[in-house]
Amino acid sequence: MKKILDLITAEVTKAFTLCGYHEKYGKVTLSNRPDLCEYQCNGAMAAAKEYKKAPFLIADEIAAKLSGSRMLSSAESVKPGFLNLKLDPAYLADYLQEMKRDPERFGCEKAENPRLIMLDYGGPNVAKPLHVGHLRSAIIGESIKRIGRFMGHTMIGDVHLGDWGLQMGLIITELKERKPELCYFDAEYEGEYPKEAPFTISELEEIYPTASAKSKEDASYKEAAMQATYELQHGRKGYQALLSHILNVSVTDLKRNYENLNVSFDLWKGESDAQPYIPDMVQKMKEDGYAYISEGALVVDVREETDTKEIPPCMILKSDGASLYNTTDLATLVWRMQEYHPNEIIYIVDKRQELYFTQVFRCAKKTKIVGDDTKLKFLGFGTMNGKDGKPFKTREGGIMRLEHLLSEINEEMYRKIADNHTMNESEARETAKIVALSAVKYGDLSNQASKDYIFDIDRFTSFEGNTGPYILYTIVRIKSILAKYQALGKDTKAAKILPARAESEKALMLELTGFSAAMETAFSEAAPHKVCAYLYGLANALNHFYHETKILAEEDEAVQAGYICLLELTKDVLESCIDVLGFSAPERM
RNA sequence: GCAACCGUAGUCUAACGGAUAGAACACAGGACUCCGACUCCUGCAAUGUGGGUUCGAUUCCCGCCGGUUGCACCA
Repeated sequence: MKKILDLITAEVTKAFTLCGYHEKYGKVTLSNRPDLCEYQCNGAMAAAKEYKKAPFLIADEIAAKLSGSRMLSSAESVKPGFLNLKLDPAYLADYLQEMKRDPERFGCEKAENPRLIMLDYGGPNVAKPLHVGHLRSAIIGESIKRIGRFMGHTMIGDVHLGDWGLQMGLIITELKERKPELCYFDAEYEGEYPKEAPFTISELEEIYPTASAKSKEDASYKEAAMQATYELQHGRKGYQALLSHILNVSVTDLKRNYENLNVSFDLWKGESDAQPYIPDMVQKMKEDGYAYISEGALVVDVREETDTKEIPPCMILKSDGASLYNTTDLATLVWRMQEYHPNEIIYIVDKRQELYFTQVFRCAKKTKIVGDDTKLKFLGFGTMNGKDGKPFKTREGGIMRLEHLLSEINEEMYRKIADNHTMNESEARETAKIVALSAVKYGDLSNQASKDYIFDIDRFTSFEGNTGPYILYTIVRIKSILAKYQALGKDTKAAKILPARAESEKALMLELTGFSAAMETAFSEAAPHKVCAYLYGLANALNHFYHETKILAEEDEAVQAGYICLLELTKDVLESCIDVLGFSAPERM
């Protein structure tokens, strides 16, 4: 089903061509003066130049040509040359009825050319608890994944675990200090390794920071960790067995945490999965003449003539021959291309890594790891700051664990819900969890991803203003009315949406027509905040309408059924929007 | 030092080069015999600064001021 703006644009364009002007001037946009009109066309002003004619004369002609339109109830030419348009209420009602016939997509068409898009979440490290720094990539990535799927694309999310490098050596070293008798440390050991991991997740979470601290103070400890890392990476069996234990324990815990966020990944690949691809990749880079030795390290030049700053070469191997982050990311691209050959890969990572990814992308393109038909996109997000405007910390100044943050918000939400309503304990807990998630996610996603933002629990959990809970409240309120209507023994099977009589009703209807456009731009700009903006506008329009209209008390059955149809559509659209944002609404709250 | 990003009401945030810069919170008023008033309405209040391009600039270009971040063997 065509978007309303396209339909109106077609109508206005027709008028332009009939009057002898170029079709490019017929573009219609949403009005930025809602007090004057619903839609506007500024083409007459642009055309004035080409046709050497006063803009208002052109606008007058077009307005006259549009006067008989079934689609528009009014088209008037104003001052310098604006064309102000209003949609015909009957046409609008028909359009909405059409949307309602499609309760999954509301007429939003899927992409003509579906693409295969992979998402890289820049991965959490295994053996380290998730902290607030991981929140944004998870939330934003999940939403972009959902928006993409809604638009008909194939989206594959890869968590891209940090499971390689010195941190693993540190853990092994510390474990060896504590339990030297374990068979994993016996180089001569030939038997099977135990299936059960020799540690629990909470031990693991404690081991890493301990080891990390020790290595900073004790040079020989660090030496041992580096040695262990080297041996692990060069095939020492006992260490590899330990690695898989660490992975298992860690991933289980990570999955549980991500589930609480309603975030999931299709692939649980890690840096270690890329390692087998490194030797051939490096070999090929050398053979093809891209890689050379500079200051002892193997690098690939990635400068371009248009650069305004110095872009350092992309380092492939350190001077000691070891691989590093770049190597792993490039090798990851090798297997992604081999196995999936995606049209696009989007990296959802901290924006501070922009320069780094510029290097990697250029290197991947230059060395033909990634061909011209695959787009590499860097989607950098800003820092989540506390109320003081500085990076979010616990009250003690430490790094806030994600779990703690969530439970703090759950508590806050529970308090609010339990205060106001007579719900039993378990329902209140369950509801609090749902609403709390909306608070966190909406609070994050309503900002442009690339900007830093202030994480303010009080504001995000408020039921007033531009917040998740406000959106949910609106949905719950509609549900309540619909339930009451049904309880009266009525239904809307034979009913349809009627032309609006009141301003607030028409405003709501117009808002509803914007659904497809909102989804499309949110996808093309990878901007979930556009969905939030649409959602908030729609919720506001609904509340305004609701406030002025008595629905259950309406005596005219057909009119009442029409209202109910409109509410049903609004509720479905609202719920589709929060679904792509990655949260849901409770039955009551 | 070089470079990138950012700078919008007291706070937080939006705006393909278009009309009177749009919301939210806070603040000051107002609206419930009514479907959930956790709602709705009214008001106050902003583009860091100086130039340029344009019929028209928050938006594009240049200078300055302020903030954040990044500049090869960490990830």
